[in-house]
Amino acid sequence: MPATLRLDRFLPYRLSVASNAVSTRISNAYRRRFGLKIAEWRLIAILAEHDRVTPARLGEATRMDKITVSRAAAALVERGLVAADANPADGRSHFLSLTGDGRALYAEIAPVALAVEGEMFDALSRDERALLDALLRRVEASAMRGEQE
Amino acid sequence: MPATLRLDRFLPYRLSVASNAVSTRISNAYRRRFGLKIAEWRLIAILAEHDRVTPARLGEATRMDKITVSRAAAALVERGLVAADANPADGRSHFLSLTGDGRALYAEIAPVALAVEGEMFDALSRDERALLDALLRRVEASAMRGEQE
DNA sequence: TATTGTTATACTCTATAACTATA
DNA sequence: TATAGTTATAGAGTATAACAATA
Repeated sequence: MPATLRLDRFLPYRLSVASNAVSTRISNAYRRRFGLKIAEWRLIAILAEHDRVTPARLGEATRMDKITVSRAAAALVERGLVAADANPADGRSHFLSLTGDGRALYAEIAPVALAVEGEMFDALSRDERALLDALLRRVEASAMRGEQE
Repeated sequence: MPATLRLDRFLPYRLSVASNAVSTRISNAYRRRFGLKIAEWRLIAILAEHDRVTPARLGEATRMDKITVSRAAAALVERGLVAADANPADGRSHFLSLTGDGRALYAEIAPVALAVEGEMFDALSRDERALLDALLRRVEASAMRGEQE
């Protein structure tokens, strides 16, 4: 690392700028085409992979806090894309699942998500994408480890 | 890229999660120790590198829009960290510079910024950091190219 | 007319705290 | 008492539009 500070070479800055550029584009695509916010899209993605998931587990899987999960889930239930079933083992919680409409919407979104990702990351080879994924996971783990400071 | 979508392997998701973890930690560090928001910190960093910069050029250098620059600059002027001089060549614009207090604060922040960056990215070797920097720049360029869609 | 910068406004995202209902 | 989830509120980030002053 440089001993002197230059914003242009400061990794937190580079990470933030790249992430904002990608997030802005993704969020425009989802909102315009499907009326979904990113938090809502993430819940749908997890529910398409694993059915009957509690809000707590959705929070772990999406790295979002319980407030964000609660609001996103309420919006999806309101739209009829997600249904809530009682959890017999714990009356405080419940299971969330995609409805038929939710599955149909997911079937529309998934190809769009992959296409948009493809456009944005097509400057990178398959190996470079895997490398970026691995580097980002290590940075994330390292940043979270010291988060309480 | 996988033909099927898995949130956990979706690069925009990985990028967002890593960036949020880093940004949260950095923003806590700056706010608690120096009372600065990230936008304000970025202006200080650029003004420490280049003196007498117009708001428009600050916006280019920090990748922030003119509204964000304007508000951050106003806050720094209010605190006496930044001074504005008339621009003889264009009365609509002005030059911003760090004051003595601004330079003194920068001298305190810079080592802290480098130390926090060091902690968060110490899981990566010097080469890996350079690689991450380069990959992020390419992703950014690629994401911005299609932003108008 | 076009451009630099400010102000007004609003929407999203995130975080803290208070609350409810169950355990 | 502790936990799962909701609601209330506010701070921060970002975007659009309207505006003032100057080119």
